[in-house]
Amino acid sequence: MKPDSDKKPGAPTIKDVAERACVGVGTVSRVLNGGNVSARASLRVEQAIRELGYSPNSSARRLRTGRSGTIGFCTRDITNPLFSVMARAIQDRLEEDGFMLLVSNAFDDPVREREMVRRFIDQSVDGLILGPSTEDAGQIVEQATAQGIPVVVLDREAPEPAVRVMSEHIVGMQDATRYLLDLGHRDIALSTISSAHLAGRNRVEGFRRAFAERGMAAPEHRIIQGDFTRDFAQKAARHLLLGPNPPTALICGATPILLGTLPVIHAAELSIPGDLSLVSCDDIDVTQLYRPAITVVRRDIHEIGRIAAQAVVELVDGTDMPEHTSFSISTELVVRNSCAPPETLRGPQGRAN
Amino acid sequence: MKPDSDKKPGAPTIKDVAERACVGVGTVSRVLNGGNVSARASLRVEQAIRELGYSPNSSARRLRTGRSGTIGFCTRDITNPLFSVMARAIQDRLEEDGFMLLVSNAFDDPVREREMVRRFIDQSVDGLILGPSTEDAGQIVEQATAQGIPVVVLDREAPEPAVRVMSEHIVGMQDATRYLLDLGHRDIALSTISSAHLAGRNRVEGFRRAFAERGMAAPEHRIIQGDFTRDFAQKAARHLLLGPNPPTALICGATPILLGTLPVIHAAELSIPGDLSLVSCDDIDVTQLYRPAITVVRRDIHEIGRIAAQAVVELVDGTDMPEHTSFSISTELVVRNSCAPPETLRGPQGRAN
DNA sequence: CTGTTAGCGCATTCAT
DNA sequence: ATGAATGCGCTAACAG
Repeated sequence: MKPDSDKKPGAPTIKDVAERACVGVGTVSRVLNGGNVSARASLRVEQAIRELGYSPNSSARRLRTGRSGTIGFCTRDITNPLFSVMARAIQDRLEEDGFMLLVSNAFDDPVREREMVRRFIDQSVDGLILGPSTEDAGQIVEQATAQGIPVVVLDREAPEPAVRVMSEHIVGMQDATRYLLDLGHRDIALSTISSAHLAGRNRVEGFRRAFAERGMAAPEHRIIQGDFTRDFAQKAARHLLLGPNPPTALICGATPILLGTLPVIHAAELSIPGDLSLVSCDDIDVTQLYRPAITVVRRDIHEIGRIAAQAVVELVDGTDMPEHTSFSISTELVVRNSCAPPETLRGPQGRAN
Repeated sequence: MKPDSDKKPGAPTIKDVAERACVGVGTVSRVLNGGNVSARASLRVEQAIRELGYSPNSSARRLRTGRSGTIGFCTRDITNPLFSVMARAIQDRLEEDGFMLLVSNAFDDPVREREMVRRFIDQSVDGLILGPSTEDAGQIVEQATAQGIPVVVLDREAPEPAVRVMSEHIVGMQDATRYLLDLGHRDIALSTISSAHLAGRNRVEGFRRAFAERGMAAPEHRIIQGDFTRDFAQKAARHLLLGPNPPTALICGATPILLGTLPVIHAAELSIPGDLSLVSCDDIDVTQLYRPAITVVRRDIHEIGRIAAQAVVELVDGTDMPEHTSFSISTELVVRNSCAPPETLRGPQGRAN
C-alpha cells in the first residue's frame, strides 16, 4: 500500500483545513469565530471545511478558551415531574444558544449536592442551575464564583452574585388556605416539607397568614413537616387521617407528599371531597386525571425553567450584569373537584355516598 | 508590570504541584492516574495536592486522552416518566464509574435526533445511549462508531457494534390481551404507537398473537396507531369510544396514550371497569393511584437504565468486547381493578351504577 | 522508579 | 488582512 489516499483516520483539524484552503490556521480560526477575513479567503475556507467535513474539536477549544458550552443542572430527583419539566424547559432554552445540559440528582443530601457540584465544576460547566435544597447555596455559590462560574438558584437563598428564581409560595398557600376557610373549613391540616427548605417555610407562613387574616390562629398541631419522600408523607398522612378526630381538609405541600398521601386516603376509604377536602401544590398528571380532579396551587414550571436558563445564558455570554438578580414566579389556585364544605355544614344527613 | 509576587489567580496546575512536591510533572501524573511511584514521592505529591487544593483540569485531560468522562442520553422527552426514571437509573450507575450524564430531547423527530447526537459527539461524549425512536439507529451508530464512540440503543433496531436493550413487548401485550380474552372480552381495542417504532410493531404483534392463540382473528379495525402525543391518543380515544358500538375493553400501548385517553373516558362518563375495561403499558404514578387502580404491563424501567449504563461503561472502559450484545427485559402483567368481564356476560341488568 | 519532552487542537498575539 | 509562533494543562513516550 502506497501512502496513496492514506489520510489520517483522525478527524480533520484546523490545520488540514488551512492547508486545503491554502491559508494559515489563524485565518481559518477567524472565519470560524468571526474575525476580519477577506471574502475570498472566507469562501475558500468554508469550502474546505465542507469538503473535509471539518468540525472544531471542542476539547481543544475548551482548553484554550476555558469555556465548555455546557450548563449543569442539579436537581433533587429528576424523577420528580417538577424537575423533569424544568429540565426540559431549561434544555429547550439552552439549545437556542448552543449549550448542552448536564444533570444530576442530589436527593436533598447536602453532601451529595456539593459532590455533584464539584464534579460539574470539574467538568468545567459554564454555568450552574441549582434546584431547591435544605441548605443555603452560600458555600456553593462561593465555590463557583471563585471559578468565575455563574449560578442560578431555584427557590432557595443565595448570596449576591447568584441569581434567584423564587416562587410565591406564601401567596400560593395563603390562597389555598383562604379558599378552604371560605368553604367553611376550620380544621385544616398541612403536610409539607421541612422548614429547612425555603418552600417549606414559606408554605407554612402562607398557611398561618390566611388564618391570621380572618383573625384566627392556625391549627399548629395540624402542621406536619418532613422530608421530600413519599415515605414521610405516608406516615404523616396516617398520623393525620387515621386518628380519632381527623381534619376536614388537607393540603399537600409538594408532589411527593400528595403521592404518599393518596394511598393512605384509599386505604382508609375516605371519600374526596365527602370526607376530606384535598388541595395539592404543583399541577401534575395525577392531580389533573385523578377523580375527583384535585385542586392545586399551580405555578408555571416551564417558565421557571425558561427564566433560569435565560439567566445563566445571559450571565455566561453577557459582558454586563443581568437586569434582574431575582425573579418572582406567581402562583394560581386552580379550583377543581376535590374540595367541598365540611360535613358539619352540609347538615346531619351523613355522608353523601 | 513587574512579575512581582503576582500569583496567578488561576487554579493550580500539575506543574505547581510538581514544584511544591519537588518532583517532575510525570510523577504527579502517575500518582494521579496510577503508575509506578515510590511511596515517598507519592506521599509528598498527595500532600502538595491537598495543600494547593489541586484538581486536574478536565479540559486538558480530555484534549490529551480524547476521553471526556461524559455519556449522552438522547430521550424522546425527559418529561415522560419512562425516560426520567431511566435517566435517574443511568445516572446512578454512571456515577459509580465517575461519568456524568448529558441529556437531550429529540421529540421523536429524526432530524432533531441526529442534530442532538451530532452535538453530543461534538461535546466528545465517551458513549451514547439512544432512546427509542421512529428510525433505525443505523446511521447514528455508523456516525458514532466512526469516532470510536460506543452506543447502546433502547427498544430499537441497530447494527452490530451497538448494544441493544430490548423489552419483551410482544409477550407483554400478549399477556395483557390474553387476560382480557379470558375475562370474556372479544371486542378489544388497542391504541398504541406507530409501527415505525419497534415497540409499536411488537405490541400489535403480541395483540394479534393472543387472538391467534385462541383461534380467533384480532379485530383489526380496533387497532389504532399513531404518534407519541396525548393529542393523537385523544383523537383515537374519541374515535374508539364515542362511536355507536364501543369496544368493551381498551389497551393503551404507552404512557402518553393513557394520559390522552383518560380525559375522553371522563368526558364520556364511562365507568371503569363497568363500561370499559382498561389496561395500560408501563407502570406510573397515575396507573397506581388512579381509582380504580389500572392494570398494567410492567417492566423494570430502573433496570433498563442500569443495564444500559452498565453496558456503555463496559464498552468505554473495557478493553474487550462485552459479553452480550443484546439484552432482553421481561414484562409482567400487574392485575389491578380496571378490568372486569364485559357487561354482556354479567347479565342484562344493565350498568352497575 | 523518575525527570524531561513532545504534542493533543485550538485561539490569539505579534509581526508583517 | 493574514501567516507564524506561542502555550492552554495534561498524558505518554522516552531516556536516564
